[in-house]
Amino acid sequence: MADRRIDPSHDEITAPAALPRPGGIAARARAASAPAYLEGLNAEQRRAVETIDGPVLVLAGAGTGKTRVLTTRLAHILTLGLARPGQILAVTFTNKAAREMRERIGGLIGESVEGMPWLGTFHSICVKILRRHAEAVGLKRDFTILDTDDQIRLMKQVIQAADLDDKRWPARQLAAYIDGWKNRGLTPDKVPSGDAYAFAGQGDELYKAYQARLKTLNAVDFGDLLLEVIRLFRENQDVLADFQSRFRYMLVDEYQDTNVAQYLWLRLLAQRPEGAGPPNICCVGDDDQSIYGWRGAEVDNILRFEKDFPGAVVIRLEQNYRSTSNILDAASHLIAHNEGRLGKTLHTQGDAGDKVTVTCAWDSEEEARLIGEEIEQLQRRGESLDDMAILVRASFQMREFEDRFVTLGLPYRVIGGPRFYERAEIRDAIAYLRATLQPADDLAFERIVNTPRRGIGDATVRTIHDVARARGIPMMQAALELTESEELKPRARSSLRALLDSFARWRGQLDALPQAELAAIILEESGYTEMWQRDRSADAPGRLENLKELLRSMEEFESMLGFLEHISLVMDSDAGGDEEKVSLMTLHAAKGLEFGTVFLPGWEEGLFPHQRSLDENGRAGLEEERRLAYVGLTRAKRRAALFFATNRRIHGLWQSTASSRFLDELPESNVEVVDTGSLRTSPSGYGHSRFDSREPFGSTYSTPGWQRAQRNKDRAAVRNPWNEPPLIEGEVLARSTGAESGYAVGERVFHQKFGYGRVSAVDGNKLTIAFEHSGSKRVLDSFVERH
DNA sequence: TCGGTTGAGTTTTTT
DNA sequence: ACTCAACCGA
Repeated sequence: MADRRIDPSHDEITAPAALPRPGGIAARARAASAPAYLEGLNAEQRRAVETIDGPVLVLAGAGTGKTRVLTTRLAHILTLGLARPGQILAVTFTNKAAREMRERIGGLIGESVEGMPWLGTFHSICVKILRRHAEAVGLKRDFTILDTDDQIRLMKQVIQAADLDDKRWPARQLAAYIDGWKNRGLTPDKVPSGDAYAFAGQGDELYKAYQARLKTLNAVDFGDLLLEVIRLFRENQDVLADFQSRFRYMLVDEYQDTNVAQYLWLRLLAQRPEGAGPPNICCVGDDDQSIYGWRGAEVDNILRFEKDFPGAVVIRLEQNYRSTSNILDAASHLIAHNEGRLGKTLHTQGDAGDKVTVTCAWDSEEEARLIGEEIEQLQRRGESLDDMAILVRASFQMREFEDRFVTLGLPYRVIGGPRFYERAEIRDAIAYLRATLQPADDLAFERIVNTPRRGIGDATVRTIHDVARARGIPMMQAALELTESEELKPRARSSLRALLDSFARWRGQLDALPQAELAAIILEESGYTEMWQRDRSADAPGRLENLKELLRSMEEFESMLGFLEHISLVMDSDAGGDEEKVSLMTLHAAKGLEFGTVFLPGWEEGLFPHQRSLDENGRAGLEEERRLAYVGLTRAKRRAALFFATNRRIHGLWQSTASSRFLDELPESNVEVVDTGSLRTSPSGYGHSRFDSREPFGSTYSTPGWQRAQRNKDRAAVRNPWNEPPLIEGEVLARSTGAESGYAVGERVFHQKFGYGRVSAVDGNKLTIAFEHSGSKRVLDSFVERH
């Protein structure tokens, strides 16, 4: 990869006014008076900030000050007056990142520049564009955005309408397919035939039907936000041209996480007419931290950047400011096992620090105990709990730690997990608001029509539904007409009548009352609040609390509509107390964070790397797991402690496990295998039993996992073939990918576990098979036979 | 309308 | 093994 060095005259081109030649007194004067925000940047960072013309790819390794560079770059463009805030497109992946960037830019250039309107997530920017041009893609301006839950309910209806058994063909699965297609930018007519065949042989038909339903509901799902804007751009050159010229500078964060649809979206915006010069697009990312392939991210986008944007300048940020060299070297050595990297060599000027530790535990319980003890020890030494984190591969691992911490009385916080707006009570409340504001919102209406119970059962709902479908009117209107006929039972009829009256009344108050006040009235009068007040279950008080929080956060918005808009895209719960706590989260959730001490439990084959990742994606899956390991290690500033257990309960069964191959891939000079004996003598008093009782049979060090770890200390040791870790299925897959299977699409096959089915797609030796009784699955060809 | 039973799924998760 | 959702019977 050839870095194109910066042209020395570059500064002059981009600076607002012509400046004297570099090297002279004036240049020195200019350097001295360089804006304060440039101070303290290293050479590469500064280059990344100042190279503002043309395509730039910034490869920002872990801990190299990426966010700082990004925000400084934006501040720089604004300060030089090269663009007004409204002419800069800055895309992030999460709302959190967008918020952070906004705050930091504000901090750099003062409050003088008002917020940038086009700084946000792909999705929020798309909403903004779509609201302006909704009609052009067949939507009304006030279209609703469905979340995953709505999507699945809608798909269920579509599946049922197609006369399919929604048991055998679960809506969730269809949702996954459609999501995948949308991630790849595929509209129903573009779905490849193999894929289309996948879901009961009518994947594309159902996709089409689903899209049609969305249009009649005046709704879009998350994927559509991107796709509809792409369609808008493609079909309306003038609209596209307008945005192309508007965005003089484009900036994309976490470029390694973009999917095909997002890529297409960017490509459209970055297109420049013949002879107009290259676009000023800057993509920032780290191919080594691409960990979202499973949800459609294409690392390829970043690997291909220079091809997509000829003449691109590639800048590598390799100076790490976060970790000690032991941690950094361990991580670098590990990630070097991946192929197809752009390649970076991180270095640090910091101390060597402690070595990365590897500890073997007998089982997951002991693992949690050891980590708990170590945390307490650090705490006694005066380290803050806020500066410690446990990063797990899968969320089920968290429970063991939570149990342990509760026992110890150790305060902890779980990061991630279900979001605020995903909770049932919040979604119900929002459904009430949506139904009030948008009478045509069938999904919202259906959700709360019988919540709380008001005697409008399934039968009634189905009647309403049928009438609405038959006449092509919204359900609420259908319901209204039904209450005026004799079709419904008196009881259902009267309570439906009452509900509709209420909605009409609330709607009448929309302009008269502040939204939060009206919302409170709606929740009160509908009996929703009362429902939870009467609920005697343990979580009812919490739910009421959440509802209050919802009302509180509503006050900050101009209107109810504005609030609904916000909540469908944003709304994350940042409920953090001020007490010091240990953080507990998945490795995925940890990206972008850093901690003094990081505990990484569960480094075992099958768990990490995860079996399913290997099974489904072979070598690519393994590499993504390895990147995940890399992300985990590089979160640590001073200490990284790895653990593996020789026994773990998986789906209820105790299994003995082999230590992760990733442990073998660490450089021995930076790793220390910990003698658990020293930890055992700590006066904890808890849960020694299992460990101690095993003592007479020999120490922990006789376990296979431990011995394996020991052998790693001496890499010269010859491994007996029978001592190799058990061959993992995915490994075979990884090795043999590329070998064509002898099967063809459409062939009928038999599988031991899933029965009969038809091959719907062939990918090397991986087959996608639509089974007659178990839906569609991906399996290895060796597991099926022709029939 | 509730509650017990049955069955399916059990990696990662944003928007 | 365990959880959670959907379903069926009282």
